[in-house]
Amino acid sequence: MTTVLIKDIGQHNGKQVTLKGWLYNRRSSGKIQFLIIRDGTGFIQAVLVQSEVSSQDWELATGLTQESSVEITGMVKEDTRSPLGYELAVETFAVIHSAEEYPISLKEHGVDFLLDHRHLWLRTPRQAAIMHIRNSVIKAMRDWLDTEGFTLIDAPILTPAACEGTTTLFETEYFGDKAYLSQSGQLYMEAAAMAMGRVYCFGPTFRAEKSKTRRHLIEFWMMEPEMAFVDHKQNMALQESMVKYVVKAVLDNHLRDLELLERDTAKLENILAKPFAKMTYDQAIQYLQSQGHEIQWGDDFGAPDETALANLHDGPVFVEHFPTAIKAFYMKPVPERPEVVLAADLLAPEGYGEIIGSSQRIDDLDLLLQRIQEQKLPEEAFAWYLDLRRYGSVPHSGFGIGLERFISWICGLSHLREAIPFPRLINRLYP
RNA sequence: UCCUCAGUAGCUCAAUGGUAGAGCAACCGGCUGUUAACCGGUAGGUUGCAGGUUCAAAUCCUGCCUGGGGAGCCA
Repeated sequence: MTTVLIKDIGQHNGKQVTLKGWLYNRRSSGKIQFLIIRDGTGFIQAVLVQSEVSSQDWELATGLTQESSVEITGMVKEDTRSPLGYELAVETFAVIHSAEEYPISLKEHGVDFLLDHRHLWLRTPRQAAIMHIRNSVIKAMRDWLDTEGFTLIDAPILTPAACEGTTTLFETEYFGDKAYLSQSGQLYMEAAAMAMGRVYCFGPTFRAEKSKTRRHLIEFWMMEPEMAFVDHKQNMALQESMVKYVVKAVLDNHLRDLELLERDTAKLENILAKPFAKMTYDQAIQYLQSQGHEIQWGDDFGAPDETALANLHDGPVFVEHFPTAIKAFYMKPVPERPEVVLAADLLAPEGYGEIIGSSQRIDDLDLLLQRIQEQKLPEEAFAWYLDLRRYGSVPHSGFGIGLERFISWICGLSHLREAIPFPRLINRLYP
């Protein structure tokens, strides 16, 4: 007798196996009972026929509560009536723990209730599908980076000062000093790129903004590659390659999960076939003005602007050459046009917003110093960063990809909170 | 911080000034192929909180609290 996983059940057709899992649902029809069992790898229907099990087991099953943990032994049978293709004909079973009345029924629930019960919500098929895809997205990104010669360099989470001096940071006490939770590992990656050539970090980032939209989390995961001797154009090409690699990996391995999420996979297939669209900030402003948007050259895009630009295309679109004034201090100006920078945002289609922010970095010491002074950033805090321009400075570029926005787009989610196991939102630090 | 919508049974929702109800979950019973099974029954309420108007308030008014959606900011 072997304990097997539901995802591998097809390999055991016609054989006796043991499953360990939880009761997702129970239906009965007098002398036959159907137990839907989940084990974290899948869901299977176990069939109990009264005349074929002991009366003791039959009674146990009759009183089984939702989410009780069980160990079931039976015969694997192919069955076309099952969505999985297989069922388990139960022979014996044991209750490991009889669950108390379970709060999450199989009917609809509101967002507030589900978020309060996130620790239990994760057990549902939809959330399990998203978490499996999240795992594959991370794995695919790292696989791609490995084959492209990147080295993982972990950036610190406690930092002495603002990385970019823009967003609101979480402040904490650090042995009498102040420290801040990281909003980006980029500056550290620039140091690492000068050491290892191609590097990336992957970890949580924190923004204390009082954002209250479906596109924002207080704590989210960001992957930030940084490459020495790579310019703005090569940077964009690498981003496109990575995004396509990851989307293809999910399509190859998660069709059933995407189907469960009711994702239109044709829209994902479609982006693999052709190059991503590109437009300049100038063109974007011109287009938005022609559509009646209240926006001037020099303004940053609002959410409705981004959506309008994304809707111009059926795939992701790069918007490049943003005004220097609205972008971070370290971005390199376009040589013949210093009022714009060698930066690009990648906007996901279908209104999912910016999933990548990228730029070529300033490699000239004097210009970088000037920018730090212009933006009134604390020069001392950036002394080590300026050092990178003193000892063998080279052209270099990098990008940051927001994991949850990427996942939300791939899965077709309506809110980022479903893309992370335990979302931190404004007013929500539990569970 | 601003705009907007909402808060009624464990959950999802009805009840628009006149006796607080349904479905699901729970509990009891029925059914040998159910797919959020179905059928019958039982139990379950300080209508977010405080005040006001009224013969009468879940319902109208004021304030507060909590949450949803959006804006700004960003990935």
